[in-house]
Amino acid sequence: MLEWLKEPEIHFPDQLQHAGFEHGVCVGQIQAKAGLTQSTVSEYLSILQRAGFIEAKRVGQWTYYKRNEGAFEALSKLIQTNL
Amino acid sequence: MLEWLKEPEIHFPDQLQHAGFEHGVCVGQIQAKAGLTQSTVSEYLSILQRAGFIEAKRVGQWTYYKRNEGAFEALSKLIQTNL
DNA sequence: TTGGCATATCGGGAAAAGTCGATATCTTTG
DNA sequence: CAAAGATATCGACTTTTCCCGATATGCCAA
Repeated sequence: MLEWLKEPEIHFPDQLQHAGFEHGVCVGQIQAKAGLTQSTVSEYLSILQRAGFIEAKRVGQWTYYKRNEGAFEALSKLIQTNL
Repeated sequence: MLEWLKEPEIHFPDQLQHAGFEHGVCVGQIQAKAGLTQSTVSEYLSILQRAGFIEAKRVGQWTYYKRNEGAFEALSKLIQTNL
């Protein structure tokens, strides 16, 4: 999922017709591609959010998730220096 | 354990009297400090080895483990570029 | 305000990981 | 080669993680 969110226009072409990618990709799109249930995907995304790897933006009835690139940079640096 | 192995002379002063740290730290030293059973520590170390994070060197009846810094560098870069 | 759609939360069952004791293997020493 | 010490492997049990269906919540449109 994290890799998918790196290039939304490539992995979620369906969403382009409805909304842009400014706020990220909505849960339904990710769920469809993941082939897991709605509840599983929702929970997974919320875990990634709490961990800081993605950010959520509620717009109407949809929740859009997008990557927080800073977190990946920080993790990379953490491994370099602390591990 | 990975952090301990970064500075063996600090975290495993006992071993200095018997052997150096050229080949790393032996299982018994790590086990004593970890407070887990011998079998658990041995299995854990072998997993880390298979994953490439540490290297094993058998010397007599002892097996010494030391960090493979390249693996950490590679992981850090992998997160930077692929994730 | 009610019905429908998108998402979130909850509780439970299945799968995986962690940990242990017992035992096997390997190595050195007598 | 037998005994003893260090490490590795095995089987079982416990804990954690994964994933689901059911249900709750939030939002929009009629």
